[in-house]
Amino acid sequence: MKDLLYLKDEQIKDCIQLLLYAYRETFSDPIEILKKNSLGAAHHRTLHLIERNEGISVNELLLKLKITKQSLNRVLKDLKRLKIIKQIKDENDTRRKLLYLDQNGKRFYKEVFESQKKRIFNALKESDSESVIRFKEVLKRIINGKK
Amino acid sequence: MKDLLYLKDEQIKDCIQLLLYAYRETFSDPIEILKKNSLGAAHHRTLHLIERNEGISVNELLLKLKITKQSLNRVLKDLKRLKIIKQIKDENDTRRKLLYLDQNGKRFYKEVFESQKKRIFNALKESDSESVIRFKEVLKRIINGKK
DNA sequence: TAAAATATGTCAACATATCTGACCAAAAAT
DNA sequence: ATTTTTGGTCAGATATGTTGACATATTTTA
Repeated sequence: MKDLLYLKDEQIKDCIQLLLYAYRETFSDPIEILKKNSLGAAHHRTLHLIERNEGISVNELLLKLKITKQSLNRVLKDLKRLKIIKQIKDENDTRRKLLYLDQNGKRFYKEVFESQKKRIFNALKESDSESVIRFKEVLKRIINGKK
Repeated sequence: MKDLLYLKDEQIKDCIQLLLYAYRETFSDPIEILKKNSLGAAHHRTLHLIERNEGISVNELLLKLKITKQSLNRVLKDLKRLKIIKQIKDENDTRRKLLYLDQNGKRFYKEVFESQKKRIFNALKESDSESVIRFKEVLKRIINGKK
């Protein structure tokens, strides 16, 4: 039987700490750009999800963000006011309003993304393809695994 | 020259999203345990760092947490009140007060850690040792890399 | 078709966690 | 003796989240 050193508590604490730092650094990079537009981390997370899932409905977005609709609504209101996103009625079910990037959205998202990209890009560049694949696999297992 | 598919924007956006979810899931697991003791995520991050760095000073902790001392102080006050941590003067420099887990600290930290452990443990268990090593390497590059 | 469920939006009050800025005291370094 | 460092505190502001109540339009279901 193997030693399974990498399953020891100290190793797991390491992972938790690395996740904390990696998340924080990655999501603190674009804070200044957001601030210039009086937006915050909540707007960023929402914008990110809309860009990655254009045409997503409010409800689907709520499930991904795991916040209340009241919180989300405040965020959406700001993003709509700034013409970063727009809502278009679903033709098949006009109760649903689907979310898309608006005229300023693509430009603004790009600016935000570029500020985050550098850090990830450099980290992946120094890793080989196999490492990146395994990195993403482990993250997915953490996300989808039951506690 | 290689294709370097894994350096394309879509792949990088994937990584950003995975980091967001992995962090959120990992740090949402112990929220209820914390809440029972009227503590929150801020106390958790602080507790985690003190457990991993017993004898750390307030200033060193501030650098790791990257918050203001006013914010940290409120957190430390709560943790001291609950006898989760204690502060002991540095004998060589009595301005510095070093942070340690107190009588309730080890028990409480363990409870919090166990609730986080399951998710990480299961994810690592399904991965091989090589994957875990590479996973941690990439995280470290993300953390230490310049943006 | 009438009733129930769904999707979205809004108001108000409150909780938490962060920030800025000002100020203070003890101890150490210069 | 003065300056710097370390830690603590007060007050007010901002960002993000919560609960609970309620409203409207639309779709589904009984």
